[in-house]
Amino acid sequence: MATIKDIAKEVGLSITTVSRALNDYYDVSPKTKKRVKEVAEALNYSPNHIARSLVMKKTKTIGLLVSDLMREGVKDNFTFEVLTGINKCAGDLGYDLVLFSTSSDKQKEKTYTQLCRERRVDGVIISGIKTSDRYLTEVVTSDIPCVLIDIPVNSNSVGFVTTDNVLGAMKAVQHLIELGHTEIAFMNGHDFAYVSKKRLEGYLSALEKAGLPIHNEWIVNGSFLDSTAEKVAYELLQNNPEITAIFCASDLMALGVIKAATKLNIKVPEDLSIVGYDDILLASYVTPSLTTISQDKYQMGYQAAELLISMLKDNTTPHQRLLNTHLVIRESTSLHNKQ
Amino acid sequence: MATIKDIAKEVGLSITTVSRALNDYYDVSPKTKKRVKEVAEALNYSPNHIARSLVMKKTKTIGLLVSDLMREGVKDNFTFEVLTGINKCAGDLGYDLVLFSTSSDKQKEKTYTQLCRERRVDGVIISGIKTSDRYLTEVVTSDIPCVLIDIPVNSNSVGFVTTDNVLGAMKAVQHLIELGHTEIAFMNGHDFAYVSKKRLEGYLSALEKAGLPIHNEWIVNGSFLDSTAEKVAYELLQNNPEITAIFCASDLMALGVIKAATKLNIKVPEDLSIVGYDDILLASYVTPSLTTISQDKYQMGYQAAELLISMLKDNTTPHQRLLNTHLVIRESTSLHNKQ
DNA sequence: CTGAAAGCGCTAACAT
DNA sequence: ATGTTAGCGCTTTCAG
Repeated sequence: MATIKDIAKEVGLSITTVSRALNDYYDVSPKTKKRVKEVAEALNYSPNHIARSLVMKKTKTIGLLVSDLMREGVKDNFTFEVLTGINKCAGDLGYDLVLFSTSSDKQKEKTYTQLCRERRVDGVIISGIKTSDRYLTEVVTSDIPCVLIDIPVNSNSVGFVTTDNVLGAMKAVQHLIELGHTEIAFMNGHDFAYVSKKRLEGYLSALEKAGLPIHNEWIVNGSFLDSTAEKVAYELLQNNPEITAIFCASDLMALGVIKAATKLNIKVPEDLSIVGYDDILLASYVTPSLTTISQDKYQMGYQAAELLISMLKDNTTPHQRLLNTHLVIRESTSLHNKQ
Repeated sequence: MATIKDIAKEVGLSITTVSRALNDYYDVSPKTKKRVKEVAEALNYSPNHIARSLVMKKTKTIGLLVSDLMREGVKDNFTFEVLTGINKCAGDLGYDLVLFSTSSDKQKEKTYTQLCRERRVDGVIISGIKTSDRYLTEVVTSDIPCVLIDIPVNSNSVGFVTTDNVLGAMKAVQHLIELGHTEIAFMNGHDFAYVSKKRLEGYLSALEKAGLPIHNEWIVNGSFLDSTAEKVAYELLQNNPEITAIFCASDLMALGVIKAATKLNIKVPEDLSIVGYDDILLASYVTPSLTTISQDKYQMGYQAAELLISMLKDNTTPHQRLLNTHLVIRESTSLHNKQ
């Protein structure tokens, strides 16, 4: 494998000059540049990123830390779409993306900081961790540049991108209210998710604005899982037949709720309207297709990468980005059936 | 950031000894090892992978080259599941995974080989490229260790993992035949896919075995896209009402075929049985749910990584792995309705 | 068991 | 415009 040394020998110049020629420095004569580049080509030279990184102390690499790239994440390919966006932006801006797999067993032996420092990534993007995760506290205390997805931490070295979850939830509930629903339950995720808090806020605020009473028993947690949501919804619907609509904090849970409804012989949307959240791929394919709050996951990833890289270059810009959501009306909601 | 030099100074030993202590060499006294490790810990030392890679000429990193991690791939999260498997195995075996985004524009300026050599990956896994892709020829001629997903190239430096596509297709068609179908069409992918060739082989062979005639007009290409498949199927079904079953080379296309059938007022599975291929997430969620040939995508990724890493260590093992598929019977197939 | 010295491929002062 | 020198942090002969 040819190195700049080989090129230097070939053209009869010092390696310094070769290095500078290759990197288009201003103080190298065009002639030399041309010769050097020709020889480089002829020798089939590829620069050694490793060597460069070592001396420059920059790897042009960002890490992606996902709590569960593994199995479960496959269902809602939320993570995947985010990853796709990150990857694109990183590529556009000349950065490499390396995946950190945090298998739970490894999590114990290696700290977040160690992980990042060993691999010498310039910065990290973290997605899909709970607010209770031990990594989170580490992030804030470490000084590794970092962007979080959907967790609002803002310090000198860490920023975040998220969507307006309060507004998103409000849109969902308001849609139901406009359809004439007044008995609206809420299937939330879990207490360790920032988005859950915000979506609850939106749910409550929408009801309040409409002058609707709040039933605390109608606010339940489905852990963001379809199976859990199904179980919880089954109970909820069985005990509270007056409910005519449910807003779910994720599409996956909405799917679970539909299953529960089906089992109870409750028709969606005739007897029960359901709004999901996320607009995952499944949402448009299932029957009935899901009315939902759509977030642009690809864009979240793209923005996260862009934010991180901008932080790497110049740490003065604001460290947060807020994305919009929009309501997508499909088949799982309909006008309230006054009997 | 502490280096072994700092440790050396602290413990009053040479950096050589420190390096060997840290790496558990046999010729360092247990006492020294202990002291060194303690100091390392105290100094919050993290080894510099970059520096190590430079001298060892091994990065312990594998690259993943996907033709389209981008947008389209989101629908069938085939790639994602493969990625998940690769990531897990790489993690298990102490390798990092870096993503190569081959945006089509970049594809022109950088060759496959350059890409790999610059980043100094030890090996590469390539997924989702067509047999016509220019990368493919490069792979074979380059000597970079490489494992292909679903493309059978076998040389000293390249291997592959795939499933038994002939057998898979046969299982699908035989299932239809057992249900009493005799007029069975085939929606294939495109001519540049290895799997398409194999699945066609299986389709033909199953018909032949059953003594069923082959209609060449009933073998069509849907480009692995639901939209294309829908269009093509619409024509096919309209012009050949005698068809009672269609085997599709991918679930996504099966979805398209169902749409076409619905538009033509053909009921699935009552009037038309459909078998897909892949068993993507959607398959079990759509209505009617898809009977399909399931391949373990996670496992394909895992095996690919394992194969690659084994090739890196010891190039004597066979360079290919064949995985099984199995038939999953759901709602899109039923007994042929003899009228 | 430990250390001195060389070097991986590259960049960056600081000359010239 | 080009060359000299030093060094990034680590491993690895080769000598004690």
